[in-house]
Amino acid sequence: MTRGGTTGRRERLRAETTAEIKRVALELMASSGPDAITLRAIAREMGMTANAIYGYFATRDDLITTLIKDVYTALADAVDAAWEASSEEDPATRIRSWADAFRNWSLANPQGFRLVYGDPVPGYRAPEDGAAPDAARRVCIGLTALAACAWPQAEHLYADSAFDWPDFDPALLDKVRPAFPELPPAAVALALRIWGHLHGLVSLEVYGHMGAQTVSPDKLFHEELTQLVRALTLTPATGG
Amino acid sequence: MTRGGTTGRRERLRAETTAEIKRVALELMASSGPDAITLRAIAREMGMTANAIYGYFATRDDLITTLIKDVYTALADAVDAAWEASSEEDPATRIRSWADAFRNWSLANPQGFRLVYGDPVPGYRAPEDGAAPDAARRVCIGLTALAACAWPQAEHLYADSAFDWPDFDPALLDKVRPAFPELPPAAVALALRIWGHLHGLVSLEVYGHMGAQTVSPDKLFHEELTQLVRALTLTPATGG
DNA sequence: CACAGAAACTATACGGCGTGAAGTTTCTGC
DNA sequence: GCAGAAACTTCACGCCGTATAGTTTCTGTG
Repeated sequence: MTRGGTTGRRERLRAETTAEIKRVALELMASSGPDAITLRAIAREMGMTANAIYGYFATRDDLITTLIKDVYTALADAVDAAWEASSEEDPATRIRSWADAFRNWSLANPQGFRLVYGDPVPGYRAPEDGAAPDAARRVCIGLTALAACAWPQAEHLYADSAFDWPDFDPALLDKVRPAFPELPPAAVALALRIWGHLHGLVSLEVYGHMGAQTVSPDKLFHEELTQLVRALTLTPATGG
Repeated sequence: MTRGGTTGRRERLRAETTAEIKRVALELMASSGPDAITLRAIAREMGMTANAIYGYFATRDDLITTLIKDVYTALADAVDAAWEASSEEDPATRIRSWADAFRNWSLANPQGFRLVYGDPVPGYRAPEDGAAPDAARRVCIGLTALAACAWPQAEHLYADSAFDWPDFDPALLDKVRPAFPELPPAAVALALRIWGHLHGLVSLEVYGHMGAQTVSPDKLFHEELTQLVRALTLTPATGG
């Protein structure tokens, strides 16, 4: 008979080792950048041989994919939490919360941001459906929620929008439309544009293409959000 | 006596070899991605030994830096040309031209875009003052020119702007203020925000974080520009 | 012309990388 | 106690950047 306790021991050790590999990998990334994630370095840190890791991850890329999944999920948790915590009745503040959470997480985990959104590790190639489809979907839906909550007040700005459903990738719409059945194509376009703005500014900041340029990127991001809610004709949070 | 013709021969051969190294490197990048830029691969392609390249570039990173300089300069040429070719009297069209040139170049040279703005080659570390300070300066000034040409009409939108010169990196201001002495801090902030928008959207497109999401990124980018000139209260190009 | 010296290039080597194959130790369930 | 599985090590291969030393080829001068 296979007693649960006994079988569980191996499994527990295995889970612990798996967790340690990931932890050490993330530490290496945080301290020395994504380049430092090498099987040999991880093994060295753990007092093991590099090949031992193959018992836990089929290839190095599999390990990276798992890391991306973890990190991306943490990001999704952060923005989702900010969204949930904000008042449903104040779209402007809600958008600010989400965007601030996104930026704050990214600045707190710059290496994670690079891992998720950049070319992270030397020769890494993501799997066909993306490294972390679930987390990507969550962020995508969160983003659409921004557009959705602003839409009632902002719709009039896009009366002449020329977007139609065929303009978008069916895979994207499969994610978005079930969650927001009422939303028109123009709102999806708005969501993508907002995504471009936020990702763009944060990316410049994280990659230092701007960090070396602006002393107070905080102010700039805040200004961006102010202009965004103003452009969407939402009640500005500061205005009262 | 050192006759110019004879001395010139070696120099010419040297220049040709240098050019071939760069050409082969760019071909490798275009065909197999930035990862493929290795001294050994270049040498293989040229029927040489990898070490021979050290006669032309001190290190691999020096070669990469030179490539970035070349590619970045080509980008700067493209956007500058679009700017020069557009009418001085129509800010909206001018901004569109610049932005379109930026996007078109980036889509035509996605690997180049990654080389300039992403983590390009595995372990590459850019020199202290950036890989291509000259080209970066040109793009930066071109960008500020966008804000500058929109400023007369857009200034009223930023009357309550809280930006001041100390908010910006002195190095940035050294580039920008001599070229645009009249420009206030709020306009520089606007330029940086526009940069974030454009870079963000193009970056999402180039990296496929959106390529897999939008079937017609063209339309989306166009929409972005329309909203931008509208937000800046410039005469829309289509409106007449 | 010969010849010294510089320039261009090759050969060899080292350490690092991912990873495959084969061997060894340690644990587990009967 | 023992067969077998799981965990891990050893060795090997080919890739990488690059340092050192040696070899070839070109160049200007006598």
